[in-house]
Amino acid sequence: MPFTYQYPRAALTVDCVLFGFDGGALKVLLIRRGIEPFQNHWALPGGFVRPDETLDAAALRELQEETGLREVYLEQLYTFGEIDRDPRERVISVAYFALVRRADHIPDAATDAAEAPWFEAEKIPALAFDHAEILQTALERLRGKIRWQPVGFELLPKKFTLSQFQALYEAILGRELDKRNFRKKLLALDLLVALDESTNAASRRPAQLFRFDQRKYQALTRKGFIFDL
Amino acid sequence: MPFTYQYPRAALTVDCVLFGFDGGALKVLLIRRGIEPFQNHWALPGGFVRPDETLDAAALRELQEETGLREVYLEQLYTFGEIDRDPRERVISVAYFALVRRADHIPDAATDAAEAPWFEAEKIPALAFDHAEILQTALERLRGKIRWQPVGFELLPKKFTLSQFQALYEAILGRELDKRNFRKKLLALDLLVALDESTNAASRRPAQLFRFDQRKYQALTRKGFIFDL
DNA sequence: CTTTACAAGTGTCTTTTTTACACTTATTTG
DNA sequence: CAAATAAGTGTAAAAAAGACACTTGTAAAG
Repeated sequence: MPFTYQYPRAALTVDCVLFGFDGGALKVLLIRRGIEPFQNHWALPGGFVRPDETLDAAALRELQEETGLREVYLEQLYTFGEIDRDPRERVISVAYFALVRRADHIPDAATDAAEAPWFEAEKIPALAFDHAEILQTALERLRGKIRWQPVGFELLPKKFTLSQFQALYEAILGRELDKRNFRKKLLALDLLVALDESTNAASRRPAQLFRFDQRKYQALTRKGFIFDL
Repeated sequence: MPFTYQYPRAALTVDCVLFGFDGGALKVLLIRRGIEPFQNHWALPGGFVRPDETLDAAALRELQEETGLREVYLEQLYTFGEIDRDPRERVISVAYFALVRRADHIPDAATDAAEAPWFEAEKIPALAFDHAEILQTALERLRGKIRWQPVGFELLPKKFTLSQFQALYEAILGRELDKRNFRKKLLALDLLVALDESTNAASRRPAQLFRFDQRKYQALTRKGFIFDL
């Protein structure tokens, strides 16, 4: 035990709130804890930050280790530092907010889906530590954020229909939106590119596919443009 | 040295970006560092988190110790965890964002103003560590925040004129606003109370004083109201 | 081949919000 | 009492938001 200090030091962890969307409801990925404390309880994926990695890198690594996911949108959420949030000792947790395109993701055989299942954001079981509070903070961030930043696209397939996009907004905001007004406003932003493809219909009219023009958005952002839906 | 761990542990600090407004420009309080590293450099007030205090409490304590200020608006900003941000060893800093009513504050004799002066937010000297980046983050937060939350009032005297309020917004947003439109929109929120007092004029027409109706705002907030200026 | 079921797609009018814009008023000082 | 200074005030035009219902294209069923 070679590392000694004059004063006690808190341990440092990252925890990730990973959101996904399956076409109908907003989902959150939880893992079942294998060890004490809170063994067998549901919890957010996360773990200790290593001495030689940044916080962002730790969050990314934990997500990969525990869920097999890469290519996620990741941003720092908030740091939770209540004194007794971990029964063992003082642990500071830097929480992260993550979004993933579930449709594009092929589940990793190495990751047991039973140990890392998706829960509806509205139907979350009891969670370990203060993870319920962290999740609540993340939900509020997501609801606020989709209105001012184009993060919704991180939850949809790269090619999507306007109806899918509207369903996503309705699921996150928790209220219905007018189809015509929503489309009008969205298309007026001029940030979607209509593709040459349509969905191959299942007993109904095929829908036009679009992609989000990330390059154009970034160019506009540099000129002070603010996305607003 | 009684505290030993199996792995090295990062030290944990808080740093505060404290904003004030003097009627003309947005200001930031800096301190001159008394010890190495960066001795004599300008830096944000801050220091180590004690084992038995929360992050919020640490930020509040540091502000009081280094600036003599109480009654500040305080919220967590972001956590900075780059590996080499402190040359001594790994230090994680939880940055805070603070607002104070400079006009209401009588400088504390115990705090030497020469060691904790206010700098214009647009004219900041070179700073220790990654404090320039922290300050930049805080400025962006403030600019975004005043539009959706009534935090501007935390920078003005409890009794203020509409012109003072407009000058504050112009200083923070960095652009001029139309007087009539600004007043119309602000008063339409119906969150200001006109007082029975006016400013005692200095060779000009006296101005009506107002206060912000915090109770009313909180009641509206619970019903889903969102402040928007 | 025709009908049915189903989601996709589309336009106008009304209301609300935002923006542009200039003179009068109250007070102190010289 | 004139000058200087910031406070205070309204209207009209433009833009954005909101309400609202029918037609279209496809696959499946009959």
